[in-house]
Amino acid sequence: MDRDFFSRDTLDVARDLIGCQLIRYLPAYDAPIIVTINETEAYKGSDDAASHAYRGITPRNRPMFGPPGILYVYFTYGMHYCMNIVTERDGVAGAVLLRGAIATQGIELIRQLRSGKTRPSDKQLLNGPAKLTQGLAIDLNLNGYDLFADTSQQPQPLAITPPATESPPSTIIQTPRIGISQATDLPWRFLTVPPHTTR
DNA sequence: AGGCCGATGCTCT
DNA sequence: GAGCATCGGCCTC
Repeated sequence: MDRDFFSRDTLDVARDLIGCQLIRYLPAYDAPIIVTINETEAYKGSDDAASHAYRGITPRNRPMFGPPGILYVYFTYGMHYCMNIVTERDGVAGAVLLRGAIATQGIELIRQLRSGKTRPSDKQLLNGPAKLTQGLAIDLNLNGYDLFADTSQQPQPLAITPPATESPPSTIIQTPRIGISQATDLPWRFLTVPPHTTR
């Protein structure tokens, strides 16, 4: 995976990110956290009323106008972080919000970082954008981080890889985006179909 | 299973 | 000053 992957239409990137893996290295721990993305949303620019970039560049949304492959992390509701990967090309706004994932490796550490009172199921552990950043210990320190700047320097704080070849390709469905009040008709949310809903 | 609500502080008008 | 790309707890069905 390279910068060209993200230098495409935001909708295509959002769809193709499903199944990709995030690798998170934390200095205090030997083993990395690895999660598999299963839910994303596309956000564009002046043509997307739900996007932070809709009304042009501001101090907060500046990364969305930057080069593809960098992170756009923002703080919201006074307590949560959400992470995006920037798309399109330098100067054109676009980003994919990472909304959910399944723990693939390091689930003990993820549970520690989530540190809730309750013990969510594996499915509920990272099924939300703020849960994902909490489980991966991602905050504003990684805002603007370039996934492809120094790939020779290992380990990187955060890296992304294509879907594991042994994992069967899953069916991807498209729905309206969640938690927004503008452009609610656009089906720009992508997620994997649950195995099967049993009774 | 689903709806409501409070927490909590930044961002932009 | 209003509104948030949210979450978890508590309530009712």
